[in-house]
Formats: sequence, structure tokens, C-alpha cells
Amino acid sequence: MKLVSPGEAAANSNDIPAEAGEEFVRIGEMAKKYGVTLRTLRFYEDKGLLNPKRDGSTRLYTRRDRARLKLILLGRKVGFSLRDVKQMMDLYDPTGSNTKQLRLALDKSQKQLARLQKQRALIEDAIGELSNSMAIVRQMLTERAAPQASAAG
Amino acid sequence: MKLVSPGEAAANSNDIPAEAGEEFVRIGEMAKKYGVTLRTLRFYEDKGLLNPKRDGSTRLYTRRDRARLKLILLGRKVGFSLRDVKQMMDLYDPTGSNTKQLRLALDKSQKQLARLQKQRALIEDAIGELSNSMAIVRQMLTERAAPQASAAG
DNA sequence: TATAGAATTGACGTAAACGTAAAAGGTGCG
DNA sequence: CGCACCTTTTACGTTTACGTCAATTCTATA
Repeated sequence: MKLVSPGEAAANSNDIPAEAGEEFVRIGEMAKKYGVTLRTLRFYEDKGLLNPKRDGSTRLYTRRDRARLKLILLGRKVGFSLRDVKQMMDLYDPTGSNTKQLRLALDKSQKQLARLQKQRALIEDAIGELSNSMAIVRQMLTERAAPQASAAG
Repeated sequence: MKLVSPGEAAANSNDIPAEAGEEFVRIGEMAKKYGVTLRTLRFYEDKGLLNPKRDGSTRLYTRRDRARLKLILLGRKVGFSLRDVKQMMDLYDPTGSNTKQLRLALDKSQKQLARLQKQRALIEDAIGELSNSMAIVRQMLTERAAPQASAAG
């Protein structure tokens, strides 16, 4: 089974079904395209998040795999775990309205949004504390008379 | 060697040096006082962050240990690793001006502040993306006609 | 055909901060 | 005396998302 040469997409004249848009890429190209490593793609597959076809042992990623990967990366960007992403994806049903999937996604998203807001609050708190400490340290450094203050004893 | 009974601090009449304020507590009380677990205290000691005295094998925490623990907890709150905290603490010299320690602390703090601000930006970005997605999902749910949109295929 | 460059599977390593279990010794108290 | 409770050390387990070999095979190109 031959592949389109890396970088090109048209002019296929071999045993690949010529359905318009059916383009296969191997793992290396896939990794480059989405800025992930080979290990990552294999890892996602191992976790059941991706399911590329095979040509012998070589993985062949299709348009669907690319769509799924995009979703995974978006999920990770907003802080979902791979488990969450998988759970949501597993509900996908091409024949239905996907109401369950959408509800689950919305539910998880609400919770994740809450977590993110909490995190942001924590970080802002930390920024405040850190700024305070820095001000104190700066002052201690400018008053180079060295009184044993309360910051290290 | 006897200890002050848990909960009290005065009325010591044994072989503990009666220097005012020299109060020893065992690990359990220490843990309660600062809201950490026994395991945590032992872990910190194992990592060289704490150095309680011993009565035989029993750990005895002094005022100094409490001060150090406070610092550790503050450090963790603002996002320093235990290694960072240790590195800064190790520079403490009760006889000097601690300029080096303060400089290191300030340096690390600046970097940590930058990290925190970056994190905050990432989180805010994530919040934005998540909110967008949620809006889309909500819309898909209200339009219960189920067109295979681009969010899961 | 030789050789470099992809790709494969398998398996251990990493980071951080503890959790948890096991097996045992010490201690106050009723 | 006996039991409950505190404490000790040792050491493996947990979590997440991969990184990093290693040994091998496949493929493309000159």
C-alpha cells in the first residue's frame, strides 16, 4: 500500500480508495502537523483515544483521526484529563442526536470551569503573597544592617 | 523526658531547660497545629527541611521547627517546590546578614512570579475557550434537530 | 544493495508530595 | 494487667502524561 508523498495530497493512482478527501498520513507527519510527539500519538492510541488504521504494522491516520486529535488537544488545553476526554468521546454516536454526549460534555465543562476559576483565585492569592514577601525581602536587602527578621529563623 | 501535656504550655517542672518559650511538641500535636499529616512532617524531615530533636526515637519539635514549617507552607502556597524551599533555607546563617539567602529568595521569587502570571494567563485562556465551547454545546442542545456538527466527528 | 531514516513494540524512568500498609515499641490510665 | 493510642522505621503505591532507551524491522533512495 502506497501513500501520498509527504507534503502532497492529490495525484493518487494506487490501491487507496479514491474517495475524495481520503488522505492517509503516517505517524511522523501526523506528529508534525499537530505539534505532538510520536510517543504521544502512540500513548493516546494505547489509551483508546485514537484508532488509526494499519498497513501491516504501520499506523495510518485519516481525517477522522485528525478530528479526534484536535478534540483531544482542545480538551487538554482547557484542562480535561485524557480520561475525561475519552469518556466524552466514547459517547459519540454518528447515527443519533448525541444528546447524552453533549449533556455530559456540558456537565464536565461546568465543573472544569469551576475548577479553573478556583485555580485562578489560588494563583492570584499566591501572586499577592509572593509580591508581599518580595517587598519585604527587598526592604531587608536595602537595609543592609542585618537584623534577624522573621523571614528565615 | 516528660512533655507538657497536649494543649497546655506552662507549668513545666522537669528536665526540660526552663528557658522561657522552649516548648516541645510531638509529631501529633505539631501536625494538628499546622494542618498537615504525620507523614508530611516525616517526609519534610527526610528531605532535610526539618530537624526536630529527639527523645530517644520520639521527635520533639521546637519553636524553630515551627518557624521553619511556617516558611515551608508559605513557600508551597506560592508554588515553590520543596527543593526550592530547602535551597533557600539552607542558606540561612544566624550569624550573618543573610544577603545571599535574601538574594536567592528574591531571584527565585521573581521567576516564580513570572510562572504564576503565565499560568494565570493560560487559565484565563482556557476559561475563554471553555466558555466558548459551552456556548456552542448549549446551542446544539437547544436546537434538538441533531445536525452532525463539527464538535465530535 | 547499502545505508540512512522511519516505524514498531516493550518496558523502565520521571516529576512531586505524599498515602498507606506492616510490624513493632513505648505510655498513660482505669 | 491489659488495652487503646501514639509513635517509629521501611518500603512500596499513587497520579498523569508522556520521555527515553533498546532492539528490531520496514522503506525509500542513491
